Amino acid sequence: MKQEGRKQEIVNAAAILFKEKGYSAVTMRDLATAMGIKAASLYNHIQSKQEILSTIIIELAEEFTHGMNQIVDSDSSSIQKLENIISLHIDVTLRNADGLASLNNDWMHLEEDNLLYFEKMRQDYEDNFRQIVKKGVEMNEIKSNNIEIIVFSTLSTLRTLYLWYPKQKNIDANILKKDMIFVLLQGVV
Amino acid sequence: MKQEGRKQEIVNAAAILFKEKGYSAVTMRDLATAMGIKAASLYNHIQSKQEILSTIIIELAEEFTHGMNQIVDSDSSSIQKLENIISLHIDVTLRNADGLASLNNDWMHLEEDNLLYFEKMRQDYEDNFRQIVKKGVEMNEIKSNNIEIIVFSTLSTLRTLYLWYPKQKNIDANILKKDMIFVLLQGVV
DNA sequence: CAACAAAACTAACAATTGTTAGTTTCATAC
DNA sequence: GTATGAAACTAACAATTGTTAGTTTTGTTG
Repeated sequence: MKQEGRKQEIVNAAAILFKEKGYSAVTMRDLATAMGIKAASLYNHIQSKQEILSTIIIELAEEFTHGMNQIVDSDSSSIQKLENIISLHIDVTLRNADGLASLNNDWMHLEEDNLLYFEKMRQDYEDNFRQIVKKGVEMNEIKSNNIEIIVFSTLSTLRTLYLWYPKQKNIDANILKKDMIFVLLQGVV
Repeated sequence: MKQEGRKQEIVNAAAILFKEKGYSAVTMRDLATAMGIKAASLYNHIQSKQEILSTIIIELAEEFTHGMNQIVDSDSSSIQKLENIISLHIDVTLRNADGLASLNNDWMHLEEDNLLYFEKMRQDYEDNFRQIVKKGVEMNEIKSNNIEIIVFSTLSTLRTLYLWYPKQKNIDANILKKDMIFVLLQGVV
């Protein structure tokens, strides 16, 4: 709790600011002010502004990747897998809604290595998603004319959860999951 | 065609750059390079960087507001109105996908007056949307447990169209409308 | 060709950016 | 009470930012 404490505090504060104005518009002085210290003092805990961004994004992306891999490897039905994906998104969103803003809007400001790493994870994630839907259609679990639109509209909604969820007060995670599954899969099943 | 020609070219080029890196990360020198001129030369045609952003966003927001007002004032059924909203989003997206990136991601960088104006338009738009769904539920046209989730998930998908549509090749607007209406309303009706 | 306006240019500005170097503060351990 | 390490500070840097002023180029019109 104290080990990585100060760095994590900075990263958390940064995530909030990045969510409000975006990575590029937030200065190290803004961040320092939010932390109640001077800009130079931040560098006792972090290496660079870029490191803050990559810490936020890569950690989250790996969380999604790991969750998706578990779902893919399971032998659930396609519908069950889609439900688990929805559940995964809700879990991650409730745990770190601020960070998801950076993942969604500021990933392009990652530098070379992390950018490539992130883009690969995102591509794989989408491919896995698409494969699950495709399999579901083949197995007659999912009825659909247009797989691409299903994938796109579902992912759009899940990715935007981070904006919507904080505006709902005291919403229970399990009720939210049930409702989201109902709305997103009703037109599909 | 020539009057506002050069300014519109700049605005269009800016919209593409803003889409790629966001408003704050695009410099006037970036924009000038994209136009094949020097940064200072831009100011023969525009007043400020901020003016470019507000031109892009306010124009689009008014387009949505106008379209929504027409739909609200019509005496169509609730379902018909939802279909018209979907159609509106697709029309605007096909016409100006680049600008929609700024509207979605950089509206918070508008300054005071335009910011308030934009926020009001967005709020009204959402309220109108919500009212239409609510009315549909009351009239038993729409079956739903959770109006908020319907509004949120539908709007999320429509707002993200600008990212998805350019990746589909040669997609016909009318086919897209039909498919989107099918996917978005199937679970609702 | 002369005149004129549109649109480009060069040069520079004041402010802000991320970051570094070197120093001071302060609590804890010996 | 002195030593240690973490974490703050002051001061400054080189680069980049949006923008302005003043000048030159370009193309069209009489």
